[in-house]
Amino acid sequence: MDLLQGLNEPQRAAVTHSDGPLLIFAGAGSGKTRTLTHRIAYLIQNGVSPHRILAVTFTNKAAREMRERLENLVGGVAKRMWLGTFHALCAQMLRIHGERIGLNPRFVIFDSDDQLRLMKEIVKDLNLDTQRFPPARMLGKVSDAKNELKTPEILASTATRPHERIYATIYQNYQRRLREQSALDFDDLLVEAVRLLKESPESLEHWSERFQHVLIDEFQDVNEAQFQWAQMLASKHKNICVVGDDDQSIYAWRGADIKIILDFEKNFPDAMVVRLEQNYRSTQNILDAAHGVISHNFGRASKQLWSEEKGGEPLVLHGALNAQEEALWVVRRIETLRREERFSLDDFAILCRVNAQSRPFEEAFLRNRVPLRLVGTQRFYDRREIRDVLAYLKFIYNPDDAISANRLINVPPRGIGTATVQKLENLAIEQGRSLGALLLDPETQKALSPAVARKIEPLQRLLLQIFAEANAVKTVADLLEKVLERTQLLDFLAGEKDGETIDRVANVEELVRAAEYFDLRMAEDVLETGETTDVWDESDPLRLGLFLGETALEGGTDKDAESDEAVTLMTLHAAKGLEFKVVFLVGLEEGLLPHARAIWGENAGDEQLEEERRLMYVGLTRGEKRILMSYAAQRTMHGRTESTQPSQFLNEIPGYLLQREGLAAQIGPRIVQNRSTSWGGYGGSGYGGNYASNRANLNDLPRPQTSSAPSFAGAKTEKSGDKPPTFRIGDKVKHGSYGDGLVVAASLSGGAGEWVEVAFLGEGIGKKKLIVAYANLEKAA
DNA sequence: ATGCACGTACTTTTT
DNA sequence: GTACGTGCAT
Repeated sequence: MDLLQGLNEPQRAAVTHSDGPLLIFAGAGSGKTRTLTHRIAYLIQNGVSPHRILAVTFTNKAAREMRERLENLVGGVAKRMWLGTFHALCAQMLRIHGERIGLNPRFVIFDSDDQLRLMKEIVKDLNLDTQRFPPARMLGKVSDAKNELKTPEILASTATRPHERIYATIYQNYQRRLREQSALDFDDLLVEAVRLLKESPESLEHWSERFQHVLIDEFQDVNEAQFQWAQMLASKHKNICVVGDDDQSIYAWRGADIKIILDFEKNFPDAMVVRLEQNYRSTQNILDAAHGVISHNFGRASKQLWSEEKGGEPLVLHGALNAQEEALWVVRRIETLRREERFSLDDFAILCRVNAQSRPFEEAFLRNRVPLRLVGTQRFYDRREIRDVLAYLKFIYNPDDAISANRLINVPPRGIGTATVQKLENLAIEQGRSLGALLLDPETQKALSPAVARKIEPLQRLLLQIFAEANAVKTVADLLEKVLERTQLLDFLAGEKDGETIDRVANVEELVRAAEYFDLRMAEDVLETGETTDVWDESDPLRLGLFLGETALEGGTDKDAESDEAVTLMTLHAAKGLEFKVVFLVGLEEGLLPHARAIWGENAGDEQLEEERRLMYVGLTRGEKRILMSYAAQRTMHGRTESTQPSQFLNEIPGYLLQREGLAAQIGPRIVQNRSTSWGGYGGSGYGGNYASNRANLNDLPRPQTSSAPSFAGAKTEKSGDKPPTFRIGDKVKHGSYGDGLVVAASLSGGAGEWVEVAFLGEGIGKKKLIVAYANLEKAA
């Protein structure tokens, strides 16, 4: 099979590059996955054993898709590759070698719900005010630290402000509690995998020797931990191939660091760089609009998409009165487009910034009887009833898991409330054992008051019975059925009267099916490898653990993803990587896109604004044939109706590409005169919008009382720990080719470090944005 | 211990 | 508007 057939020049170069680091800038719609899969197939065709290839993605979906496409190219041998998400692959490595760094191989993975429960306990135990230290935000702090591979000790030693010390203490306690129950959270999977490679030379030797080729997808989204992990795995053979697009980096809030892709050539000086700029998806008009927007970002790797598909329809911009009218307009437009241009409902996508925008669309589509499919709203495995059942399985797998023990202790309700639980926990601390160990020990009852003992007695019997039966069970599905039977959880759910009963029962049944499917896959693996083991036999803890790992790491099946023809509604984040013939970008307003937090939130700054712009770019580049955009002049949020301004990004689309409708047609060529008046707060004019060094950790200060009027009290103070800016607003500067100028905006926060905007004095030069590190710029006297 | 009612605060995106 | 947390009554 000729793997090079149908590939363009740069794609071929990427596929055939033999040894050494390779960086592929793959613009939207440039055939990225095709290039990556063909490269892997090409490696295999040229004698590299699939067993020695590691391919990493961010999402399970991407991993599945890649595997599928690879199997089409090279057949079943693709199964022998290590291909999966960062988290899944790290978990796998830790199951195999984790003991070398002191991890219990039966560790459970805490997902976000477990994490939050644990964090709530920590904050409470430390007697901290949950208003000033909201558990969810504390989790974010911990996650940030982990993404940068900072231990609690490091955080403590670098803490200067009282708040920071508290964060470090919280992190420390959180981490201790995790380890006490042999639990790892999502971030731990990466952190510990890195630690394994650093602290166990044999492990590093083993894995880095094994992986002749390491390939990473969506490289613009990696964080420090992920990067180090990949780098170490590739340290032996130096064959690290990364694919990404800095313009589509939209996960900075999750620790993704765009600098890692931008600095790749610095880290690997001998890297070959390939740019995929030919776009096979969109019309040139769409690409021009997208380029108009994204080119307002800087510190980006320079590139521009082009298409052989010249021209195309203009982009439509509609101004609606409010969100209801906006939704109605979308429905009508879809109906006419379908009639006139014979599109299928599956060809349409509505992309929004936040899930909260979906309601008016659901209503409008329902009323007009147009099927609408919502994607990615709630993860299947996150549903309460599913988590209740899973708590039992997790507890069976690892009785030290106190969060699961706590969860199942009174589900279904058996009269054990906080008071009783408190007594048990005290006893656990007294005896230095876990809550689970107490629950499973018949002796425990003797140590309790008769009243408490009577309460937990039935629970204890139930658990012991389930544990005894679990030993005899052969599959995860059987175990699950046993748990359901003994706990009568289904009866409990069926008896609840909150309107969701039917869904809940159906969901649990769906979980049983997921388990059956898992067992089936396991059985197939056994056929291939010749190994057999019982589900949760001590000799192989991997089976049940593997299933639980999947429930934590995979969202679960999108229930109606592949149902009948329907229009798709999802967030811009969820849309990355997808394409649709017709894309509606809705809610294009200041405050929504760009999101309020990026313009007038506590940490607002250019970094955030640029990420919002990339979101807009991602949205635009999803469209193949048509882009239709809309905004509402009034929008109700938090129960309050406010008038809004159209998004500033609309100004960045060349006017000749736009066809205006509704309010947008009445207003005239320029849409936004003044960026941010209608929200109150500061008037936008004085700051020129670009001054971002007010990031002086405003998040560490008490929150301002009003959410709409941010306090700029700290705006002029520099964050103490940061390196000082070279240039400040008002500085006179001299540039190598542009001559003298005045700094009008400055920030330390661009993708490529410090940048300034300079108004040059010379005729016809005007204002330029410059990256300090690259520009030939110096201070003038 | 449980359930209800009220008040409050909150809202981005998710592996 | 909703979801959650708190406080009260059963």
